Amino acid sequence: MTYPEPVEGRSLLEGLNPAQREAVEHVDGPLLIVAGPGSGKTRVITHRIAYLVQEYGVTPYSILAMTFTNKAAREMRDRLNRLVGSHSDALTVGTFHSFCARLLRREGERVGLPRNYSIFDDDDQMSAIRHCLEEADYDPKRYPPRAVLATISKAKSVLQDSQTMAQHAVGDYFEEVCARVYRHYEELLARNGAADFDDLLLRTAQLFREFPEVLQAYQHRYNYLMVDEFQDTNIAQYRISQMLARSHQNFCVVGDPDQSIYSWRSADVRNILNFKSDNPRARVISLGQNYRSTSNILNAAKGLIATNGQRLDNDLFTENTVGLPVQLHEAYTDDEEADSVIAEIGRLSREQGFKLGDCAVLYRVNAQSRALEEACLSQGMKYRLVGGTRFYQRKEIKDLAAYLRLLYNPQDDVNLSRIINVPPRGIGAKSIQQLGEWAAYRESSMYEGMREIAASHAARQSCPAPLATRAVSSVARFVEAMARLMAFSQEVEVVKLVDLVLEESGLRKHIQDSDDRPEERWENVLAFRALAQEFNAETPPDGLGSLLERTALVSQVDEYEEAEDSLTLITLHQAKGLEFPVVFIVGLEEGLLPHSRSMDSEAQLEEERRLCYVGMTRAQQRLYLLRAFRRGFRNGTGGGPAVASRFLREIPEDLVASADLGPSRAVSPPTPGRGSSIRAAVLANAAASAAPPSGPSLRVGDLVRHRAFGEGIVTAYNPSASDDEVTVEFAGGVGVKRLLLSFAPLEKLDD
DNA sequence: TAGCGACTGGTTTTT
DNA sequence: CCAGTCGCTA
Repeated sequence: MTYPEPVEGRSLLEGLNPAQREAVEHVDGPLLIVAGPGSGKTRVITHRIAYLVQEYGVTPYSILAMTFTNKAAREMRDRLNRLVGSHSDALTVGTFHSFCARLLRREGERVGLPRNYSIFDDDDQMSAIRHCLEEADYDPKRYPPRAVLATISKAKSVLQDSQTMAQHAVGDYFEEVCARVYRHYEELLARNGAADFDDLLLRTAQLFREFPEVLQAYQHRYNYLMVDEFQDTNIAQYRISQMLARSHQNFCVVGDPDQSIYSWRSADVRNILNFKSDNPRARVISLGQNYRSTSNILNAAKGLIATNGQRLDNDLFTENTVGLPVQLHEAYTDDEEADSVIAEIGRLSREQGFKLGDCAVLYRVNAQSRALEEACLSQGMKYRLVGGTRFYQRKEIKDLAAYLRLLYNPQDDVNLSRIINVPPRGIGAKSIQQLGEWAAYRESSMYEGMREIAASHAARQSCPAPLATRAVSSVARFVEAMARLMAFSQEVEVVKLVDLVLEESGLRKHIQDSDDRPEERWENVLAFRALAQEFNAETPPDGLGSLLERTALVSQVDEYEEAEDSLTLITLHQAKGLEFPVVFIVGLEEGLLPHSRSMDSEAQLEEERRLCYVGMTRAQQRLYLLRAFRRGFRNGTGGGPAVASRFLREIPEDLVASADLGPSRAVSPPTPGRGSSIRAAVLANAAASAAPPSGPSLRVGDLVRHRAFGEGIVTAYNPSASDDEVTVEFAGGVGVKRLLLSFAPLEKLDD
């Protein structure tokens, strides 16, 4: 086999700094790349892969690259397409979950997973857990399904099965209960021929452990292994990658402990911290130069993260311009905070040449998006909300998908239960319960049981199951329709199947006749149908399988496309890996950032700090930090005065400037106590530490130019002990601003 | 069984 | 404030 002539590998090294180049040129043996924010990480990974292929003749077929999100995978593949050309098709690039899902599709039967296994998403897991709680006779009030599921999931992510979990749980009653529920859950998954998210990893690890020949085959195939965002891997992922790399040791991991923000999802930073000791031959390369942010922004972020105790020191630096100070705005309420942000973005786009697409507002919790959305609406600004209710989580989509999943895997009782009465066909909760119990008793799936009921109904025999006569004929009709569809699912292309399902199930009519925004929901269905189109080419049952895998493993950020020019609203977590010229972080208050649920341990607090750090380092040119004195929690109730986030105090003061963005500066703060003192402190310190400008002494009536606000006229001048304050009326709709003379980039104009 | 209204409880981040 | 659950009635 020959590979394209990259002609000169030089070009792949061109424009790289020494550390980047070293990483690209490292070929054999374990390698840890510690990549700070904006240090050209993706470039290094892609160039390294291209370098392997072009300089060392490594076949792309033997390279496996794992990423954290599908979006990252797609981006990597796009870049590789450009670097390596058409041969990049042979590369394996994907998330851990999708890699494992596909692997299990081929090999899973050895660990008891049928070829057509279902992937259970959150909803499925929750219903399954509820069912298991009932089976095990535990009160869901005492043992909230969410918490139970979370505990089980945690155990799974450290590769524990229910038995191991039970051993570890001794003495902790709640965990003991969870371990018992876990056992039921395992059985349920097996009965349903299903795997949940954690299983994709757990089962793959199990498969590798129990079937060395399978592991060997994959080791043999994948000679070069790369893992991105290594700080976010959990134990299962770590184990899988270590096993894969064991024979050849060509194991390159990339990450940054300071950006580890997923420990709540069982990510374990120790994976990256211990990489060196786990792989003694490992080379460690730090990418220290930041190409993204102004030095003010970078230094502010560095100052914040330096507060963390548990940390490898990294020497992040930049040669970029100094830029403006980080802008701090303190609003009175969350609504005003949102208004200020949106107004400022409008101003930036009108006067500073930024596009809306250059701007992003980052927040800790999704609930904060609401005020921002309202502000956008009232000020007529185009925005894009990342997250919220996911596309695949909408009822109409989930229902349609549930039908398809049942067709693909008739053993799947969970999805059967979901749609058996959607649209209503007279098989209510009671009947479902009875069917479930009867099926369990006969040790068959519900669908199998229903087929028998339908058969005896057709033969005019009495119903073998204890079921209301009224339900029996409904069941028969349902089975009849599903049987037809199942036959089709083996024959027709996916889109055709989707259409048939929509008709035969009555779902189309159900949605279109519904009185809850039928046209919008139908639009969603059509969008799903368009997605299905992508899998039309695959031979019948496979296309369906791929479509379902895609719907199960896709995330919200994946749907995010920088398409039309609009402002991005996004959570801090989701913003990881993105960058924007202008970034606003809102809600810098105790209890929100850091979040109240993460304040009882130092470790959690440090993670919150890293989260803030991640947010700040998304910014290229401008960074705004905002807080409100009062945040309405439940519109009226609660909403006491909010204390400024400790993180604000941890950012070096000389890098921060107070920005007066508010549309309403006439009002005085409702609670002058603690809140405003921080602001006063920031102002005072900023003034004290900034070198007093020899600059212009101004008088009322002088014309001035401000770097950001443009031209204006001085309308008031208040000398004071620490600093002089000027009031300037700016042109172009900017309005009146009060500025500190030592601080504001003001330039006096001669008339 | 379905559909409605009342009530409760609870809220981080997501592959 | 919301969703999701519960209990009642037709």
